[in-house]
Amino acid sequence: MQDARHDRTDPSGNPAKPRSRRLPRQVRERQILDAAVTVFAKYGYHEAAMDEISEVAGISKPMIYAYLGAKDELFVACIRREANRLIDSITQAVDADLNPDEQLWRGLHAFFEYVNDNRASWTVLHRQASVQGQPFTAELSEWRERALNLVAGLLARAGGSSEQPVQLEQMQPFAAALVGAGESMLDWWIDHPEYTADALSMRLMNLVWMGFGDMVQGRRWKPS
Amino acid sequence: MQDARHDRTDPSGNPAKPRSRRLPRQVRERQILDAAVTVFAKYGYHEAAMDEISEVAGISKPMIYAYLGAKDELFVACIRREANRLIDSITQAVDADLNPDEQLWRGLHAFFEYVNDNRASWTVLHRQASVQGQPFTAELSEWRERALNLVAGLLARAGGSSEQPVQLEQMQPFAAALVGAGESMLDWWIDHPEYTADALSMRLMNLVWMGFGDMVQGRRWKPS
DNA sequence: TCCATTACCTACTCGCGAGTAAGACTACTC
DNA sequence: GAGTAGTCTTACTCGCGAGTAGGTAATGGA
Repeated sequence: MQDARHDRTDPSGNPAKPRSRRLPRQVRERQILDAAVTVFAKYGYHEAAMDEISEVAGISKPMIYAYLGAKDELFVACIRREANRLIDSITQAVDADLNPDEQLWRGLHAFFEYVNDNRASWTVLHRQASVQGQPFTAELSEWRERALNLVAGLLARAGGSSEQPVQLEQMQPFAAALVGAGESMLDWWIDHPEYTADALSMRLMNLVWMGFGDMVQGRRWKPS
Repeated sequence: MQDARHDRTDPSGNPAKPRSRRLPRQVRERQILDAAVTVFAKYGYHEAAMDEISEVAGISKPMIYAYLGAKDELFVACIRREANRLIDSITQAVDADLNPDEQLWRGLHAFFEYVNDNRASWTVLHRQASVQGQPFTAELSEWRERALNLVAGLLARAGGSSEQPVQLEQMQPFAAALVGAGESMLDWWIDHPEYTADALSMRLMNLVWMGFGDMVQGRRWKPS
């Protein structure tokens, strides 16, 4: 065998279609980011191999470096894009004219639906143990803070009245708890897919709005 | 300089105390596990270097392999030990003769206190993004399930009456949410250490027991 | 038809870190 | 004091994967 590198020819020996169709940079960057999100979600930052990302993206490794920089920069780009997508989804679902509890409910529901439809996206945002001292630590905690403030804002509006507004600051521990509760329920969901996004977000809404004490006595929260 | 290996002599040239005091296996294993928990907590599984663990443990690398096996086995040993410690702490804090809400409160409180006193232990258990396909995935999900069932049991006792017991199964999504809420609050705590374990666990108890709807109307849960 | 630009590739280097080979030292037993 | 079991070390190997050198080939404008 004179040349073992048959990657680009099919078994019949015909020249196969070259995978590179010479696409413009913008398109390639999207493909690379898509692939990176998939692979980072599958393995986590460190197990993810640049070679695999390039393979999934259908492009060679140096292109990634040329377009999006080193591994950590690529990861930051993923976080940035996916965080924006998720936060946009939730923001759009929350109509400021609605009742506060209804707003909270819509937000929760949008969150569960987004994650259901974008597992990889969510996994990248969530499953990255925020180990200290990584180059992307700043980006991760920034996105977390944005999410926290979004929820804290929802809660503040839900908890305060016009004459007695609630400090955003005070809502933060509750917002943290709520976000974490959502995250955990989502993890649990993966092993129990028989539940729907609707059912689970309703359960969470009941837990945080009515409280367990009310729930055991049969009182339930219902959307208006 | 005839021999550059001065590790074991102090600058004065006197023979320093050898760091190896020829300790029995059991003691060494504890030291190694302690060091491993510290280092794994600091960097996460993959960034943690066996060399650093051996250094922190004050023993050479081959000893780790001899006593506790390869890196993943060592990690599993850490998870196992720390999970048992945490679960024991909570279990002991919960007195089955108390009111159900009081039991829940004690459990939460014990959880927050344990984590406050054992940050590294908690970090190892929690911050390990449970990436699929790792050799220790099984161990991580087992510990998670144990924690979940512990909490679900608490909730089931809190929510059911003797004549109408609640299915443990049904409590699981709530238990997941509660555990996650606690975890998240703890993460948030790290950046806001001005709160006490008491104050935060009380807030969480209020959130899950009274619900946000009650809380905004000034109703509070209090320990009996 | 030449040139510049942009897209794209193969085939490397090189360091880091998991895991090991091979043996040294100590302590105890008989 | 010789054998044996257990403790402990130095100094390696070796593969994997991030990142790069040094190109080729298509496109589009003059």
